Amino acid sequence: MSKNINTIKTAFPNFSNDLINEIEANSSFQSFKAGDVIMRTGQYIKSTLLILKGQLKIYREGEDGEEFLMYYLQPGQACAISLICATKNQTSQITAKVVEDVEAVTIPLTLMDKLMMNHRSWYEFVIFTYRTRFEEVLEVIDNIAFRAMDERLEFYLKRHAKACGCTTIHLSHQEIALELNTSREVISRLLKKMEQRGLVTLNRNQIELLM
Amino acid sequence: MSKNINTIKTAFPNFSNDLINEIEANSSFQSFKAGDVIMRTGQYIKSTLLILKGQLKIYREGEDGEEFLMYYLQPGQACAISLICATKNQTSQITAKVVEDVEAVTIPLTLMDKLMMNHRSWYEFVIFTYRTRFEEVLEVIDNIAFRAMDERLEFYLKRHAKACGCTTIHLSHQEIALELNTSREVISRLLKKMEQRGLVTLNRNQIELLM
DNA sequence: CTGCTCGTGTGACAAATGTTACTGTGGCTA
DNA sequence: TAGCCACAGTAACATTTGTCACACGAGCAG
Repeated sequence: MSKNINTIKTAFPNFSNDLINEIEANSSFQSFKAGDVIMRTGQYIKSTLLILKGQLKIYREGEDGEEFLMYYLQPGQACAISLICATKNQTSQITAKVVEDVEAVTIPLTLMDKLMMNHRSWYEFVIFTYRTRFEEVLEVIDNIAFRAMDERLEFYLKRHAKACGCTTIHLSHQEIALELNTSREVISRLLKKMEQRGLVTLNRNQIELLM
Repeated sequence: MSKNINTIKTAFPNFSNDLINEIEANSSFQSFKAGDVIMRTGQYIKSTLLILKGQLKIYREGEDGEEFLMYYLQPGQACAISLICATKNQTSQITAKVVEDVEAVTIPLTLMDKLMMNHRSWYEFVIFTYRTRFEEVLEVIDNIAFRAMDERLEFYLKRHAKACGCTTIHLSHQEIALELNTSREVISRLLKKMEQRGLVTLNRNQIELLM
């Protein structure tokens, strides 16, 4: 096995060897730097990305350039939107931005149907991806539909901590405000209250979660 | 062809005859009355519904029983959630309520994989359903994330009119308030403003769209 | 050190939305 | 007819969130 095949196998342990070989033979490896925008709203989708390393965030853009975080993509995952949109010449409904330097496999959309038909493990992966992302998006809807900003902030912090696997969050209040589509002052205010309730410790560019 | 097969063919013109025969042989027809709740949050999904007639609404429930409308299901459609969740013994994340008396085909989840593998037209239907529902949900997110209640109300009214194919909406302010997760007074207020702007005409239990 | 930028804290106020309370009106039924 | 109920209108007020203005301190560049 080549190094690349091993990398795929590690990130996607459920893929059959056949599947990995076919992917390996028909796709390319790509790297992206933190801050890169891989996919933009309105852009045509020509391929699907399998994430091997790093982290992406997927968000929805408002008309005036507001951002709204939907979910993070990590190694072993793929963008649900691209898995499906890719089948018909569709434009992207979301924006994908690199959070930590990413290494990924690019699968051309022309291969998608073939993989789907010939590889059970690919089919299961697609279905699983769709289901989990749909659930995640439903949870996002819950948050904005039913919860006030203080709860949404708590949820956001926890999710972020989970995504990076640590309890210290290195984000400015401004960045958080952007992702929750509110203003810095509101976040400052709410974080202060959380600090008073003993839920967090605040420092410059750093929030320590105590929950 | 039996009457039922004809009905399926009419509502789902893209289904191949083979596919329809297989569905016909392995599934049952069911009717539901307006007001029935077909699927509840937390319930196990044991089958998928293909809608032949009538109308369903799919919504998300909050912890305190709030409702939040996601989309309508109409003839020729199926619940995206059930198409996917059905593959693994999953519980429903949403609630489905009958708006107009429904006739539907119930497909047991055990059949799903087989249909997916053997029928191209089923595969395409599932992918199409997923994609369009995901897009619809993204639009819903846009609305609650980026727009104020007045715009959301306009969007809601237009969508409702589109769903029933007419410009007169027979809903009380209270019902609208529930689906947008706000209070009746707010809806009354906003509708009054819309009337003053000449966008609607208001009558008891009736809103006439002029846009 | 000085001056600058960035991130943060905070008060004052505006706007949107949620809540409470009360009114009126149409239609139904006893 | 009287009484009841669902629906709608609206005023007054509370709460949440957004906006503006300004101050402070850490850290960096000159």
